[in-house]
Amino acid sequence: MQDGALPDASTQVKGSIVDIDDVRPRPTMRDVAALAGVSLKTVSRVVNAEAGVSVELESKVKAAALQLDYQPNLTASNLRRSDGRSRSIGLLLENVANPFSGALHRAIEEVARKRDVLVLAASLDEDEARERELARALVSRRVDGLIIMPVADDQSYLLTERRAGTPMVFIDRPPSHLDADTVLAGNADGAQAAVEHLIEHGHRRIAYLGDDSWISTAIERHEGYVTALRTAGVNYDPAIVRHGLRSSESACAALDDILTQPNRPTAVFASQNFVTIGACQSLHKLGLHHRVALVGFDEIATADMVEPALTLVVQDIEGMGTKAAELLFSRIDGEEDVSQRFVFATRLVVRGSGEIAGPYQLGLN
Amino acid sequence: MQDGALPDASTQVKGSIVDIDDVRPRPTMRDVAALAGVSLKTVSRVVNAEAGVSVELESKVKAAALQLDYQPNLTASNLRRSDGRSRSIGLLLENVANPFSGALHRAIEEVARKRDVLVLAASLDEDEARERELARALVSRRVDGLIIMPVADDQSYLLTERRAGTPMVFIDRPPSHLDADTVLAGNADGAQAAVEHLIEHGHRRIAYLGDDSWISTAIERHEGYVTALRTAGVNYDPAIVRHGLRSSESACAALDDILTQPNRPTAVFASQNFVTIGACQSLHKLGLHHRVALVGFDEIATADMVEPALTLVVQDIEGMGTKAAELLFSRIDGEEDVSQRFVFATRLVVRGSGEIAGPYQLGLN
DNA sequence: ACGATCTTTGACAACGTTGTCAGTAAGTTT
DNA sequence: AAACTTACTGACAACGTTGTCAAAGATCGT
Repeated sequence: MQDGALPDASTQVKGSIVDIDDVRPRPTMRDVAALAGVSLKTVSRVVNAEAGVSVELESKVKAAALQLDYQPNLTASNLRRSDGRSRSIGLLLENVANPFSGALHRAIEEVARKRDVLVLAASLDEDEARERELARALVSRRVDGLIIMPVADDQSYLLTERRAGTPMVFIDRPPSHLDADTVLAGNADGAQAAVEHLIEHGHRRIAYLGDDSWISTAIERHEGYVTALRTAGVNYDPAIVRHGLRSSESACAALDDILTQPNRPTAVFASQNFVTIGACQSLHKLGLHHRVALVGFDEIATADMVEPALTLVVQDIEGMGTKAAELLFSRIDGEEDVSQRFVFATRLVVRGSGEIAGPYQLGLN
Repeated sequence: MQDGALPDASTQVKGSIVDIDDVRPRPTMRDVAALAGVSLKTVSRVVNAEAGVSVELESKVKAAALQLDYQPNLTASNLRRSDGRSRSIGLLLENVANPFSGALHRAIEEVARKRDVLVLAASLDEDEARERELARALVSRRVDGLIIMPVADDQSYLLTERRAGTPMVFIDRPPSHLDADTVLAGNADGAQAAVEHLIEHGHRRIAYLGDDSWISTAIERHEGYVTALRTAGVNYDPAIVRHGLRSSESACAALDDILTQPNRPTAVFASQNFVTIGACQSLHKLGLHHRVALVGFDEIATADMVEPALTLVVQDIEGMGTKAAELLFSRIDGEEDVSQRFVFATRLVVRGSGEIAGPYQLGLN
């Protein structure tokens, strides 16, 4: 919603006056040392809980730090420390507002939290230039590692960084021209299972609604669709295959178009959550939601409440995020084994929309 | 989903060997200066696009930087610079995986992006201790500002930081014992409008399903509910009011309970997205989704596809996030006006579930 | 041709912290 | 009692960068 779309939607209220006059610079270790009457180094030792400080001085320093509300400057610490750890990692996602990205983010945050590491997250919006810019911005901030859901078809721009020893893990999509740990979902298998499920329920004319055709996950899911059709001896008809659907609106329009043509499909496979939503809207609009079967890829929070409830291929997002973070931290801890690739199996969750019978019923279901 | 829940769900594949032997430390300005045959300061000037460098030296430096793939160390820069800007801000949300938080995050990122500022986001999970820990962690990293969706009932722990000049903006919920810019939604008004809408459609026995009763937004929404009832002269019956619902499961169970009691309500107001989902599930389960009206607070992506489509009170999340970020950056830019409070109006989106007629039909609708 | 001004350049200190190392005081061994 | 160890403490340099300032060279006006 645009700011202008809701004129006067926000009411402004002035608050009380800020006491700017009392502005006081942040205390440093030097201030704490002076107040406690000890050296800088002793404060450093206490702050970092190093051994070899008498209880007497330790309590003096702690009292001084408390009195000044001293907060160590991790920026300076990071600069000086030999390990050079910033205790933050970078996370490049498709879009932090997307439920898939959000769930990944959360799983990664959970692992990072246990190690007092913060997460710098940013959205790439399928923009290659943005991927490079943001990777650079993160590297400039000397993050301890990167987890990237890549967009570009070439990650060689990270080579210098890789050589400098920055750990990096790729998630959801593999890197190109760069060797690094990778965590993926079994996209082809999941899509194949979905389409086979539809075929088992008597469908042979199954539409495919897909994301941009250059995205690796979209390619794999399309491959799964093709494999399932071929295995069942079903013809591939480009007339009921659409790529490049990036929003529920475009997916809805695409399916509207497909369903209003002659020889319409009896089932639909939607390769991504927004696309599934759009497809579902189209079916509802055309009143076909109880006649045309639908299986989608990616979980949807309200799948149960839709009429009919949505049969979906779900990914183990939490597992993937957790694994990616664990891989990253093991690298940060110095693990130097060859790079690894993990493929997480998907799961078909049967809820109704995918079990609408098609015209080619087999003996049993 | 737990890792253990899907045994053998991930397939591991070993990748090619990493060329660890070629590990090369990151080049510094010193390296660039040496290669270009100029002083450190000249490189600094070129990197920061400062005036007063001859084109000749400038191109030499640029060539050297390119050759080494030099990336400036923003950590060191930040430490030395007089303005002390880290070009990153901290964002404390309820849960980055929550759609509301995700949308806020995205709106804030969008504003930050234009200024080359990155966002450190973290989840509080309604945990007060976590709010303090994370605020401290962000402050330690010297973020340029904080945007906080607070949990604790006392933000005075930020007072020192506030005095040190760190800009901070509170969002969704106001701060306590601390004066700062705040961006809120009109929770009471929105809830009141929702309940009035139900009353207009002939309902007088309206259940309330709410979040934890100490959360300010939950309090305000409950107030709106109470106000609407009182204005219409309807009795408040604690038997059909539930607080502390934090998941769709608990909301579903709560409504199950309410609906299976004698004298059941003819309409339901759900104060939050998860609660709405749970309420909807309950209605579906009991087969009452066409008999009992439902209005929820917060938008739900698939509201259209639910049977019946969900009538919801929606917030201008993008507007709120954008405003919060703009406020923060104006403070970062030095704006020292008194602190401000913005209240964003909500909007009732009518889709069906809230228009199921109740027994007390008025003359017209 | 002279000083005055401007432009370009770099030496040096500093940001807030930690690593290194030397120094002191006390206790322990021979 | 001398030599040795141990425990504690702090002076100093360093991390990679930028702010300050002075020096050197070029340009200008008279």
